[in-house]
Amino acid sequence: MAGTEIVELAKRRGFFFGSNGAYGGTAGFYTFGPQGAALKRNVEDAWRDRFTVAEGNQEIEAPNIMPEAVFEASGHLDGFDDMLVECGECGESHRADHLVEGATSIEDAEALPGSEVELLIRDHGIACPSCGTPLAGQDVEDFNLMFATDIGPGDSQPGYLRPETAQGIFVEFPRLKEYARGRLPFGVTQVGAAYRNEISPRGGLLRLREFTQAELEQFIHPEDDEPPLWKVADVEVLLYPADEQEAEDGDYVETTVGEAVDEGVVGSPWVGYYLGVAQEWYERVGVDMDRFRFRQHLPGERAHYAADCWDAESEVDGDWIEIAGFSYRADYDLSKHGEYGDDAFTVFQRYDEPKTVERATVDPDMATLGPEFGGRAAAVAEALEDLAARDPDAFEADAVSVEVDGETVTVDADVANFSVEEVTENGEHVTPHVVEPSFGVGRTVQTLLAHAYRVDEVDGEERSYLSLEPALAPTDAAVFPLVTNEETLVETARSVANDLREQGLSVAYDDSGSIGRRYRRQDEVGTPFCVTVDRDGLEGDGPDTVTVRERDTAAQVRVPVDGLADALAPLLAGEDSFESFLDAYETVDSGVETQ
RNA sequence: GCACCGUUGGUCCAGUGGUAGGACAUUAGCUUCCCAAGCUAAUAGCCCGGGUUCAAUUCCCGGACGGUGCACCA
Repeated sequence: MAGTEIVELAKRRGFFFGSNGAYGGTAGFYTFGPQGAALKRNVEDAWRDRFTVAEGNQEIEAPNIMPEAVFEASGHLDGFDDMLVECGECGESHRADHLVEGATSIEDAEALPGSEVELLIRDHGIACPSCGTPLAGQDVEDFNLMFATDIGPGDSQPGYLRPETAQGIFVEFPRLKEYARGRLPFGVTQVGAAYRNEISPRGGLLRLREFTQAELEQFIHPEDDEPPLWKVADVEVLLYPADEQEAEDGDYVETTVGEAVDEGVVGSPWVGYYLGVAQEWYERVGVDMDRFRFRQHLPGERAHYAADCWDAESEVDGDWIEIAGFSYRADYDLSKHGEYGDDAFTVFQRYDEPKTVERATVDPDMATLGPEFGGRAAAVAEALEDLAARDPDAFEADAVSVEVDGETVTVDADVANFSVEEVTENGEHVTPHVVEPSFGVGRTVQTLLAHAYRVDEVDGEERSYLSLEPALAPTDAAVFPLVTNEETLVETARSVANDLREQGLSVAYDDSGSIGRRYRRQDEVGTPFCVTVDRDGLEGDGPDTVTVRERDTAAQVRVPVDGLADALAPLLAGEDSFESFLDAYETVDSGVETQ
């Protein structure tokens, strides 16, 4: 199984491993070793290049801990709760809200308090689905997936570690829109850790309690803004829509982004646009596109905020794993924060031409309403305003009636001070909609390792190597003296390594063991180029040369030391391939066969 | 959270009621002008707690961690 080999390689070579081993380990937490941290950082940088810089977006960095109020508004305090009930007989745990929904006509049992759910379980005689024992009398326990903490000492306020980086962007929207000078559309990105106290972390990097997300929140005008779909219209994608998943003989849909949007397979052009951008990005960073698809969420699968959602999935070790989600979150988040928070989570959109509209208004005489209705006066005034907007004609009568707290209240029309005014509207306050491409960085790293892992034969010996894209590889180049019994070679190799480092390359130096062993070490961590200093390169009339060996083919060319970093730069950036080295330089016949 | 299985050098494994052995890797030296070669030496391990026992890495109980299944899962 490739999976176990990758896990073994990851531990042995320093990509990732379970954290806190000295204390028995902690489930759900992984540490990235030197290779893994470098690879992960390169993934993040590549993501930034594409989703922040190339899209003209802004990146922010918000705190990991946020106060309770944020998550009351976002819905995570309720929506992230699982109601569990444990069977007293067989010990099996079940989702209490799901059981209630199955046995009653209640559709959203999750919104009910636990005590009520306990009563419903008793009254409807709901039994354990596993063993049939009635569950009456069992406690319904809330399990919230958020890590709770206290902010400050003493009478501190409750806080939570963010379950997604997105909220850090949403809560700062009132300020972020200022930085965007109030113009839609604009996008804000964030790369950082998110935390979920998973019931059962599994599968290495796949489900962790602390993980890294790279998220883009694209804020758009709900009607007016169109994505630059033409940029990715021809990008070919493999889609797995919800209806195909539910069909008996469901199949993939091979299409282009443009067609998928035209035909409504992907409902939102914005989601379609980012599927296209993501497809190209994944391909560029080295995901095997034969093991990649976009799968639409089934209706019951969607998060509490998502109107439509597609996942990017990659096949790792025979399983499809979710590596990114593309949600159309509509105005859910901003509306919620607008409702719960103090600031304006809207953008003022100026009309092309100011509009003159007639607006019915009231200016209730509070000196009359106050004595008459006491504490309810304000509510009466508000009801009158609502009525004016809804049904101006009502004010033509001598008296108007409105409902306040379920009671009908009648006031003189005079008191309402009804009038119709002509007002000039220069624009309107719009709550933007949000399109959210959200990437799992660790899962992307895992995918890259799984898809880059190769086994072949070099010179009749089996070798394993990581065929990572040079731009993503943890190390740019390794430098060796061919042999160590000649001081000149060692010294030169050290100085070549230093020179390359000074010019910004990430370089490994190794003079231990045979040359073949050193090549294999680098192959195994995916270093794309090995630079070897040999006697042939230092002797002779011309300038000093070294050999440069390409990882996947083990092919070698002889390259002048002078300007080596510049020569390697386009290859490391992924802008050129080793082919051009083979053309430009003398090849070295090492007599090595790869297959 | 439940069930089953597992946990022995850095990695992968063998083994035992009297504190352990291999392979690979690593380090040092010799050798070596291009692909895990060879020779010599060195470093390094029984997941944690409790129990039974003269003695526990081994048996029992509990826990942690991992794998698989169930459940759950933006």
